[in-house]
Amino acid sequence: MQPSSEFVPGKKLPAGYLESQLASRSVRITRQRRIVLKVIEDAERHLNAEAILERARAMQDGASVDRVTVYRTLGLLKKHGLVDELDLLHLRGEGHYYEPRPRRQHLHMGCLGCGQVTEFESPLFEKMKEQIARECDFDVSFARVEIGGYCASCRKGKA
Amino acid sequence: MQPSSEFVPGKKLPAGYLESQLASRSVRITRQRRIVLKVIEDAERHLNAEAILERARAMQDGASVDRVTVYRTLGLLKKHGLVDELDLLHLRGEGHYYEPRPRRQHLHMGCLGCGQVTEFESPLFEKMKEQIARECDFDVSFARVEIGGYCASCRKGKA
DNA sequence: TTAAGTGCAAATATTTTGCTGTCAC
DNA sequence: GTGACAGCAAAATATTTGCACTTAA
Repeated sequence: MQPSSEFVPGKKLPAGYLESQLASRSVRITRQRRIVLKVIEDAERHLNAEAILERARAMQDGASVDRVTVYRTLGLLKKHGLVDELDLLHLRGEGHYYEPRPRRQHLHMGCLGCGQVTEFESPLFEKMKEQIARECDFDVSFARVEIGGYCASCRKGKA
Repeated sequence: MQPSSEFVPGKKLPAGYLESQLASRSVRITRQRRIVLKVIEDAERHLNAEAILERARAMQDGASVDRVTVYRTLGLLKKHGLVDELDLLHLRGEGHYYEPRPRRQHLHMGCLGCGQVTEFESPLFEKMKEQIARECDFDVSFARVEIGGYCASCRKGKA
């Protein structure tokens, strides 16, 4: 069984989710932030700051968006625990990639051959977190799993 | 049960392990590389490039070590799969932290309160990797787990 | 001997900060 | 109206590259 093709970060999010989350925390919603939030929610793959900036500028609801504003908005979302910052095994460079947090936790598999990142949800992952909480007396807020290896097509290509 | 205090990256490595691994792959061993490898093996906690450089220079077996040489040696080790590059949830900055790879795989827990990083080994983690290999037809080379949350002392401090 | 490695300087990539003018509420 | 925000420029941080000299095998 193949994993579910390419990751679709925002597919289960209600429209305007991030914006309403921020608004409910009395965070001011500016035109620029609205654009950046929408870009992150609508992303069909993990985006880094550069990609978010490009898409925000392409969107152009009338407002321009500066690179610094992207970083500051990402910082805001991180502070409120609304996005996860991922490294995806540095398969695509040294920067960070972002995805909205409130989804069910999942792990990322990065193929060292083709660079494709796919996702997987596992009940064992949940159990593992419970075990850690219990045995280590550690209050788990979030968990990231990044797995490196080779996908089926790359293995076949090599053989 | 508390986790095993601070992580001790090199404690189970035979002395000169990295050097012999590289030598067996016909990689040239220079004075500088020997120093850097020893620093990584002997580390009692995760080190970043800066910390490796400092320790290498403090060691001073007669040879000086340049920052660039540290990065190039780390690149070499990564290429040969002999170290893992970690981000430790960016709890201590944007850079990377390194640990020798050949040890049993484990996960990292970072406390969002005090920043301490501890380790944990879990059979569930091994099972999870097996499940992924089976269900996703993915050949797992390595896996990283980073968990954020609050350790017991920080929770008590807050209460 | 000589291909590979080192150090220095400079470049690149990514992210943060200071400051001034602007806008959401 | 005002405190928070945006944009620009510059700084800070982390890492890589070009090139002449040095060294391990």
